[in-house]
Amino acid sequence: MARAKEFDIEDAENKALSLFWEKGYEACSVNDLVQNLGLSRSSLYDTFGDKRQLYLRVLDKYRKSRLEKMHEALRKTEDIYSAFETFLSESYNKPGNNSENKGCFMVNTATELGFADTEFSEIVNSNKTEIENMFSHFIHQAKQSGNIRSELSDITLARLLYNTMTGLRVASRSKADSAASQYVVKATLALLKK
Amino acid sequence: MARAKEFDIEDAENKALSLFWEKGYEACSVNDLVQNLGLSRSSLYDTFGDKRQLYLRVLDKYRKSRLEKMHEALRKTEDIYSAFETFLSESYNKPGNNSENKGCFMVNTATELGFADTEFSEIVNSNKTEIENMFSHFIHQAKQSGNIRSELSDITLARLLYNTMTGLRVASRSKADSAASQYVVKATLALLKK
DNA sequence: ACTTTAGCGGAATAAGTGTTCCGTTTCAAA
DNA sequence: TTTGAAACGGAACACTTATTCCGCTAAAGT
Repeated sequence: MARAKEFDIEDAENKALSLFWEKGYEACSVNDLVQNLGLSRSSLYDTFGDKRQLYLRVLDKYRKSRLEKMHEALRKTEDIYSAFETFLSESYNKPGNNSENKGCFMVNTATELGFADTEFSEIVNSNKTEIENMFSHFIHQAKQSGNIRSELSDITLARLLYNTMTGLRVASRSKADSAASQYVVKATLALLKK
Repeated sequence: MARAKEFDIEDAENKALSLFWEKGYEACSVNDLVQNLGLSRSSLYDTFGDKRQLYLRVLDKYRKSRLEKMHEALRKTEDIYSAFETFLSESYNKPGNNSENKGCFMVNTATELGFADTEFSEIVNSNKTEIENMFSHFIHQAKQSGNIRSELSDITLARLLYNTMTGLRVASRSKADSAASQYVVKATLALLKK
């Protein structure tokens, strides 16, 4: 039919995600994108529509990837306690890991765009309930096999965990002391364990 | 000496705070400010320096006001349990309260500006430790008078509460279901109580 | 080989950005 | 009443913004 693209779409998406994640929506200009994705301005608009559509696209990609990873981890492990330990620990800067922690792209989207733009708030909220329900499901299973405290309902524990993760991700975005976050993780896990 | 200002500085600051809070730093233009603060462009620059300085100024105002309110509430009340109940409840959209909840200006600042700009990350983090230490102090007192659980250290409980509040404030920013947040608050308070 | 389709490079556009500058106006001190 | 200092209104500035458009190029189907 026609000429082949000179760039790899998925590669460009990943670079766009990385850039939006670092800078946020408003602070990331189309120029920034063009210079970093390895494609021309016209190709960007031809392929992705406009800046907003590109953002929505990579946000969805991020959402799916995150969700799938967590689901897999929960499905694979025998005790979900250790899976939650991983999730919580990944939510903040690890001590030895001096690399920049960009926080959570979904949290950043929630605070920047979730207030004025209902399309974004709907994405953020449906993601929230989806993850909470997933957590709840696995907590329910784990309660029966025995090592999860059962005074609190499945969904309440799930929401508690999700909310704790959100808090940690805000902290990591602004380079908070990771030792403090570590204590929060420890205490939250203690709360979870029977 | 000279001509008197035709606008009230504090009034202008409050309006600027409100605007930055709603829109964020990047999405709030100087035009937006001029049109809403009730002063001319030149007066804005004469009085506040530039956009960034104005933002820093109202952020500091917000910080101080928040801190003082919480400190006063903790000082006044006999059982700090109810004070924390108030703090947590104020962190999310109340069911009957259909007004727009703008979230937390400090949280929004953390996620938008705390990653790329160290001046902002320092403000956010010093605010964090200041509040955590304040919480810790009053938790220590309350433990002795008796109605706070004491397996977890003062500072850990303080950090847990702060982190929970942060999570709730992200959720409220994007209009999350307030019922879900309510359960998080209940569970957190139950954790706190002896 | 020619036509068709789509990708590309880059100029062009039109509006918006933060900031400065200047002439005028107000008002208190001299 | 004159002088000096600051506030104001609004034009001006230099630059960036997101988006569009067009002429050229590459490659597959006829």
